[in-house]
Amino acid sequence: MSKQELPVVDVTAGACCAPLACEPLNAAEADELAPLFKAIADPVRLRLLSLIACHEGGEACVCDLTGAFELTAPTISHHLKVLKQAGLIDSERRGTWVYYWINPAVLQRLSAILEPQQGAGLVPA
Amino acid sequence: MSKQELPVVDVTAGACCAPLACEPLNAAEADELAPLFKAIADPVRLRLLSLIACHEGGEACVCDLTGAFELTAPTISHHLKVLKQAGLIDSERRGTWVYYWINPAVLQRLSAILEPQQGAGLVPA
DNA sequence: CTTCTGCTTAGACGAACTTCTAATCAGCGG
DNA sequence: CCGCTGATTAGAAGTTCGTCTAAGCAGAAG
Repeated sequence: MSKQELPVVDVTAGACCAPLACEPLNAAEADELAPLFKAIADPVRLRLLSLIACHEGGEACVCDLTGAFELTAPTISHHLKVLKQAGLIDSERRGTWVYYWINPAVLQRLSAILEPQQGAGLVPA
Repeated sequence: MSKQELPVVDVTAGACCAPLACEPLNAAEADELAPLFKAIADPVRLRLLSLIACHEGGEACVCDLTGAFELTAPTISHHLKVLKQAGLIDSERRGTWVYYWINPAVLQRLSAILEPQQGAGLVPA
């Protein structure tokens, strides 16, 4: 990836602390979180995420994924790029094939934000 | 709301069961879930959700919300409509003002889907 | 080196989204 | 009834998004 055009999201930023006990989200936090949710807010990307997560070994080759959709390879590649730039997945080339795997920490963070549980999420309790 | 134009999401559908132990999401499930995530995948709507959830009494008047943004009232109204049609919030008019409150069940469902925990989410464990 | 396969990048196009202004509806008070 | 305030609807403008085709890069094999 020689040319970096899409914004790079710092996945680790703010990932440590349980977000917003119940001070409402400020604009900066919302601006940081929204792109993460946007990345999973697509049927194809949701399924890709699921396919990768559920694949044996916890990782999947692109060739394992394209067959599940009636979409062209470039389109799948595009969606994988979106997920990767959001920090939700990571990838590595091994010889001929490129493998993708989930970054559970980011998913966990998003999950915790939506959890209606004391001190841990968007909703009081 | 005399004219119903935007699609109505059946919030209760599939809300009972822990989603997809680890059979990957099928297309129909993904098509149903993606609009919910899309509804929260916006900085303004994330903050609206948070503001409503954290407001005393668990509900907020529109007039409590508009002040937090540098956006016009119709824009806020639009975002509230999106959240409402996704089933994330509900509302009621009481005299002059309209009050909004969170539907925690839907948020909980989304949270559970992202949870990397056995048998409950997108990610194995 | 050449060719083949796997995957990504580049660019284009139509659909969807966010925001605005202007207009409308709903309730309250003179 | 009339005007005022709170909130929504309608329609338009600009931007972003999802998908495609065509082209390019990376590794393996002849």
